Amino acid sequence: MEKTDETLKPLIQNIRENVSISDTDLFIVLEAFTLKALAKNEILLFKGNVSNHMRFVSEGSLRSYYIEEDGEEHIIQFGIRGWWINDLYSFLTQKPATCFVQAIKPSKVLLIHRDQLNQLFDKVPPIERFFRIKFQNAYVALQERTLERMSLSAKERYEKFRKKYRDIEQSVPQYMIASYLNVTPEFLSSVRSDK
Amino acid sequence: MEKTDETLKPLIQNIRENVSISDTDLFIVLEAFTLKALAKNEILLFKGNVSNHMRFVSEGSLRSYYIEEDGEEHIIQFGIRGWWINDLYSFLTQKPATCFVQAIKPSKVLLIHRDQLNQLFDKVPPIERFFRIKFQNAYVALQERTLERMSLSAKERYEKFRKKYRDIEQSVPQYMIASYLNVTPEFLSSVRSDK
DNA sequence: CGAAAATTTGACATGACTCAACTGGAGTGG
DNA sequence: CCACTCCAGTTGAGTCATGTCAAATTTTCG
Repeated sequence: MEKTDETLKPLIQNIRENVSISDTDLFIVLEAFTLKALAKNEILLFKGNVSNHMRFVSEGSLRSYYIEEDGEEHIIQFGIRGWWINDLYSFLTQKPATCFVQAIKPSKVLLIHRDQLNQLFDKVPPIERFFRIKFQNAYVALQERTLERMSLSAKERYEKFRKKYRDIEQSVPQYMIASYLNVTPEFLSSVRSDK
Repeated sequence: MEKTDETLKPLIQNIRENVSISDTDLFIVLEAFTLKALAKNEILLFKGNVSNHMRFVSEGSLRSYYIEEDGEEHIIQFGIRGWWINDLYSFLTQKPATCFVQAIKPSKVLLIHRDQLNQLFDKVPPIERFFRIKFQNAYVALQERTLERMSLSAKERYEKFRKKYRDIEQSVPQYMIASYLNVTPEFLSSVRSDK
């Protein structure tokens, strides 16, 4: 599928929010991305494969999740318009992914291959900076979530989630939010009812 | 306090385990570190201050911990001989630390300032590589811990901890392990007894 | 409209917490 | 070197948050 101004817009915004970059450099950057359309439930990265791309959600919604031996799924991260989603561990270390990345709805994703990205780092310095910031943010978000899980009750976690991710709440089914918050769908439901 | 061969040894080993580096380069690197001796309970980084150093434990044991509004402490990480310990978030972003770093016993720590480190990155390329690996490992360890907390019971977490960190288990009091595992000291005690 | 999936509801079970009392070592000072 | 204190660790009773399972209800969507 061909990239359009519409699909590139959220990425441009995402970059310009974080670093300043000339129009010519930006153009070079955008050229390196390819657009991929995903059907609902399509899997973009399988556990066991190496993640070779950075992935930006231009439209739709995705999730990354981990499956235990007993078959239970735990959602690690959601990605909606304007978010990056990946198994960052696998991308950074080039080791097999520990989790899946999957479309929850029909979606459009912009991809860039590791090799292309490394070339960009040389050609366009602001981009190296941009991704360094992104990796830092991923680390910080993970730490924040770990601390929240340690200190907050299910109800508090849910309320925090609602405030923080209003737009995600509207884009994914409730049982997935339960999985993200690490509670059962039944319990989340009861938490919601006795406000 | 002056650096000695003895105090530098664990650091040298830690570096050489991860990257190959010439003796001359290694010498330059070691020169950039300073040694600090810590009394029991001495605090190395306060919440609210920016973390300006990377810290390597050459001897003793330390912890980093987070304090909630209600005063409860949560241990984020232990550091014993051969480990790095920091509020990495603060070091990377140069924003105020969200947690404390404190000596649990009398300890010796090797420090390097961010500015020195940046200079090293230019002078000694393997060192840039070394720290990139360290940052990646920190991310991976954090993710692993997050997943464990999602999927394992207190008992399973404890047993995993024992296997993985035999040497830490011997260096820190049990109630701190409870805090790290996110259970009460009483509960950890009962978990231990009914093997 | 009808079937499948998502959500809600309720009864019951359990892992983990709280609080209070007790035990046992490791200093410390007389 | 004893007596005292203090802190870590243990034990037990009672409670609460959250899970499990099964059934009823609502929503989604072909």
